[in-house]
Amino acid sequence: MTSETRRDVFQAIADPTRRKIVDLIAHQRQPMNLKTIADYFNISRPAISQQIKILNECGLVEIRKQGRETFCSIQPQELKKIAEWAGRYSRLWEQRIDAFETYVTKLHAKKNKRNGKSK
Amino acid sequence: MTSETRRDVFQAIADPTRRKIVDLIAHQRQPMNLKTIADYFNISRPAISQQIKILNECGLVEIRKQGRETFCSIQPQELKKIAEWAGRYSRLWEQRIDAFETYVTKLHAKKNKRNGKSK
DNA sequence: CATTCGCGTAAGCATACGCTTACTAATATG
DNA sequence: CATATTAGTAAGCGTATGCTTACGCGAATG
Repeated sequence: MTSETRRDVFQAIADPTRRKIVDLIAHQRQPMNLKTIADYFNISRPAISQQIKILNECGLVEIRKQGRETFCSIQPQELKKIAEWAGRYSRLWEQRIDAFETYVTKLHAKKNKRNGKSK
Repeated sequence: MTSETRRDVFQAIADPTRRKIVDLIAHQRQPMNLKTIADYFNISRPAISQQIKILNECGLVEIRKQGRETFCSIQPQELKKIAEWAGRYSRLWEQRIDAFETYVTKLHAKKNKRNGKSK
């Protein structure tokens, strides 16, 4: 937790810049080199380089060195994990949108000695 | 960017604790009060309170005050946004998994004067 | 062979983050 | 009415984060 703070995918996409990088790369038909990517942003090239490194370590971006250039492309598998995590709950809850209303009403009705669940 | 750093949904789910809270709440049939939630974790109740506040501000968790208790339940709409963002690209790229291979090969083949795309 | 280009990384810095420990308020409970 | 329970918030602190500038290195270019 001190030196080896391996970021996970969810942390990776938390940063707006990194998400924009993903957006940008994902829309390309061909891999982009780092310079081209950096030109789309107002921040410095090293900053982009660092962000892409993180995205790569998390498995979101694939990197291929070609001569002096670094080509990046999207690796969609990890994005899938995110989609599955978020999609699971949103689907789960679509079926019981009104569960809250029901429960609160019921709770209010008995209101006296419930909560007998201790720990 | 100084005082009003409104977090977005992606930042909200970046923290493992917040994600566990979502996991926990989402699996309940009934809303949980804050104390009950906090008992599932090793960190202090105020810490949980703060995290839930963030989750609420981002629209991931719904809060209802009932007497002295605070009941929490999942609000799946924002999770849907995440699922859509991540799902879009993973689907998009499933169709061209091998686009990279193709491109790199082709690039290597011509290798001389490409990149004439400037900006 | 000198120069340019694309790149990675280190150092430094301001700020954000997540937690803790108080403290206070408001609601149940005896 | 005294006490316990549930909760929100402020203050403080160590660390993580994201950026900058500076530097060095290998690949293209003339």
